[in-house]
Amino acid sequence: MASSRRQYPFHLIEPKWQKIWEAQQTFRAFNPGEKIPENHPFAQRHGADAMVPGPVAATQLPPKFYILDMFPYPSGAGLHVGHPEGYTATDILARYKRALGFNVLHPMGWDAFGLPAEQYAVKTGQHPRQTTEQNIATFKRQIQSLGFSYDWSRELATTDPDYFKWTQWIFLKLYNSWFNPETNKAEPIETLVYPTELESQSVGRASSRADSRDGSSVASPHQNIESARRAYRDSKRLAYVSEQPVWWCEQLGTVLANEEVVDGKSEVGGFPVVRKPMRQWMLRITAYAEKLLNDLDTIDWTDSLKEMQRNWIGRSEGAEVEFRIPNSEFRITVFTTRPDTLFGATYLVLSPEHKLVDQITAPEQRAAIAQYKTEVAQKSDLERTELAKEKTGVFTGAYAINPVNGQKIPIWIADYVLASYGTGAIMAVPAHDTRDFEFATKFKLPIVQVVQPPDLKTDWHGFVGDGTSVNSTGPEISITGLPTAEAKRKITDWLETKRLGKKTVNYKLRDWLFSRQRYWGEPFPIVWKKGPDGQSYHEALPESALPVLPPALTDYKPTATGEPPLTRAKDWVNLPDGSQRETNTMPQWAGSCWYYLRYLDAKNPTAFVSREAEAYWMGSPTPNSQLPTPKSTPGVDLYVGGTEHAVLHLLYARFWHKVLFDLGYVSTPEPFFKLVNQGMVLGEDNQKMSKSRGNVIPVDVPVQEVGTDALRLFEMFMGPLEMVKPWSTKGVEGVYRFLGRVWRLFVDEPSETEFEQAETTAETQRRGELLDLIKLSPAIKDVSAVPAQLKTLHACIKKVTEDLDGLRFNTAISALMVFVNEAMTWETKPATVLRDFLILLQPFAPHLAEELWVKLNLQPSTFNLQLPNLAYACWPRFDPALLVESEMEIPVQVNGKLRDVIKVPVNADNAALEAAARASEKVQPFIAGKTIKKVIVVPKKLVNLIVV
RNA sequence: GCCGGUGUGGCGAAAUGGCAGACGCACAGGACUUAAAAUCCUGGGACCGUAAAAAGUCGUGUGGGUUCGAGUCCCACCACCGGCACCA
Repeated sequence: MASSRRQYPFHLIEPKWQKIWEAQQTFRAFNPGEKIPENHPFAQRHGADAMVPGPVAATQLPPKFYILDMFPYPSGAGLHVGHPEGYTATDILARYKRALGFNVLHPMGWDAFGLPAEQYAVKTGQHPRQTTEQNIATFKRQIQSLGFSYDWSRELATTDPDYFKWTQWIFLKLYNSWFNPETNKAEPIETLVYPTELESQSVGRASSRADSRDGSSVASPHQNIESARRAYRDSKRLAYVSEQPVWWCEQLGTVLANEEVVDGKSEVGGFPVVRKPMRQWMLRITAYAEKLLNDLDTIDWTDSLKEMQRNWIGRSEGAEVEFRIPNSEFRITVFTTRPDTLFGATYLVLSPEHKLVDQITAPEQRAAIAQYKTEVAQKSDLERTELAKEKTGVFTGAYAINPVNGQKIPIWIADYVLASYGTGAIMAVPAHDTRDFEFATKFKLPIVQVVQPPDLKTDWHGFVGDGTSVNSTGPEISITGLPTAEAKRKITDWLETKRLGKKTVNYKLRDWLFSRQRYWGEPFPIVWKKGPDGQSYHEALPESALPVLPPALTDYKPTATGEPPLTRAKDWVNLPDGSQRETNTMPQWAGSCWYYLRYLDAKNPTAFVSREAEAYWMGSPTPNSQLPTPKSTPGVDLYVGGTEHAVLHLLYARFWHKVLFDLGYVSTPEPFFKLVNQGMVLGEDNQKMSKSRGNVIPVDVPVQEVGTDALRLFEMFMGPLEMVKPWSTKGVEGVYRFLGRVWRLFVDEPSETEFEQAETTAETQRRGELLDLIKLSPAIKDVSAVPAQLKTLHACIKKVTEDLDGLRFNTAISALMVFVNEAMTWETKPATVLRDFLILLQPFAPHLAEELWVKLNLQPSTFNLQLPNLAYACWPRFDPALLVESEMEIPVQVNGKLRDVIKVPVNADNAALEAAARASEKVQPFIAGKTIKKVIVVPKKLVNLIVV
């Protein structure tokens, strides 16, 4: 490949245009309030409105279009050809929308905190910042070599103190807020209403402050009530501290969130993890479960993605039911989604960790219970799931009373009941629950049918569907004969009136474990103090203390006891006033939760984003829009990234956005209006690209060999964006050849030969100028196009426009190919037709298109096209009138089988179509001597003759 | 097990219920060339035919169905990919 002759001088064209774009700041997106330079192509395109002498107002700007990529983690390995797939798609769209007249925001940045740089630091002592900066430089060079139209003036890195200052600031907002169930939104913690016993006007703030300096002083009643108030307040914050068992990974030296643990191993590296109780920061995402679920209906995401989020949130409606224990004060509350099966509850099961287990266990069962609990505790979750095939459990010796029929039923413990879901206890209905059925079968517990399947032939044993209640009559309540839905309603109502239970909604979603025992993350803007009662408590730093920078360290390892590495920085941790800094750091997700907002106003020193910028870029379309199709949407108009972020990043970011919305900092309840997942690019061997398989193709390879435009084109030509598809070196060469054809369509071959000869002798420095030697093909003339040429062009405009609107890049490219194949055969090529073609080509192959655009415009002729910058040239509109044919080809079927294709005038009516079809020679043999029973004529489409 | 997606030539793929395979790759033949590469032209689902054609039959994972007509809609199943997984 490398040895063969170049299809066209992309090696000179591509760097040339990248330099021009950079110098001209071609892709700068202008904010309201900015002054737009008069000579900027954006000002030229948008004319008087945007060329006001002073700062431009939002209403003077065209409608916005915000098109966003998921920003990458800059790894040391650099980019392979899979990375730019999504970036290419968004760039094509960005360029297309720019051509349509939108003010396009298309930014890029770096999700730069993260484990690899820290692990490297542990090994080598090199500061993660240094590693990170090197990696960013590599990534940036590679991404820039692809010619994407990013506005680099908005570049950001989550590791930049000017950025994470605001990550910490948002954390403070979470910390200083609570979720008010009355208003159903987050509010400042000051609006929190305390329970009456904690209401106290007499507690002087000043005095309690003063007292708290002296940790040894005896707590006064004032102080007691103040710390009780504090405890209450802290228990309501959206960011709170909790001592709880977390996943500890020895090798990574950190805790992991539930979602970072896969199959009992760390998602990163696949190391073993164990449960360990630790003090952690949590974010109260569960308060937003309902909104996160419901608002999915308001956004344009794929069904599968929404479904994944729904499953993750895991809403289930049911009832809590209280079971009495005879001769005891204790009550056991269970959660069930099938209250209608209460009559079939033949035993209860508590999770081994349930707090009542020890108190209710009968003396003779104590030893067995204790042993089972030990066994369970020793099992890792991996073992627990692996051994899930066989149910285990132990009888406690205690009994409970079924409230509907007064029956005494045994209480067991078993590890198939999870402590962390619902109430940690269930009523077992073995007849109608698979797990209970298995358990009951194994331990020979009674199985009672209470639901009749709709199909009488269905076996009721283990039937879990809806049906009709049977055997469900007690002394006070009967639901026998009721269909499931109604039975649920009736029994829940009855339980509520009897105060034995209530309707309840449960979620699988858990609060977000937000702290990590790592160095390379945002420090918390939190300090710990000791109260007069000797209890330590946390307090937020003031905004003026931001950013809180991580301290310098020489050793990045966590301490042996699992204390975070920041603990080693004693000077940093201990503050002059005796308080101590929080030593946990935030997880990598923190920075990516809001980066799309920072892009709107990336350099703002006084706010995370200005209100004006936020309103313009995230708000609804501006009213003065004069575009033919103003289709901006609230929020990010299009967000493209991989499925791997389907739940975590996308759920966390939505959560933060909703909090910011509730607190009045952003104007939309959802951040990302439309979201598309690009499919993975596999290696040529159809396997996932990985170093170990040796099938990784770095982007630099095709960029060197066929150029960026060909790479971009092939990324899109491989297949639909959302699909998984294999890379193909041969395929890249195919689109490269296509670009060569485009080149030859435009240029004069003798002048190119001259150029090539000059190039071999010219100094490297001067080679770029040699491009000017290449002249436009003499076949391109300033003549009006003939109808057939216009038809070819407009068919192409139509197809490319419609396909871009539908994100069907592959078929848009094939339409461009069809045009070129056709145009190659023209003896005379009208300049105006080729001009429009270049505008269509520009989003896909911008470097080549710009170069040819210049040649077309510099031609000393009467072309007079007067459009200096292709990137801002108006997108052509197709004229349907030009696509109309005078004749059409109509397939003729006999009994549904194709027998002929006839040509008829385009205005032929049904009768004419039928007549022409009957007259067809090829059709004759199939209808001769037969009766035509029926004739189906689809206007302008087809004729089908039915014979017998 | 549950949820979602995908199955079409040798390969990547395309087709508002109406000519299956656009466009491209690979391949074959031809032109240009001393030759090769590059380029340009032509061909192409399978089968059966034929000197070559034509005509014909079959064909979108499998089996049914709806329809004048199904890659497309419905039912059942199979395979692969992704997600979740004792969530009561």
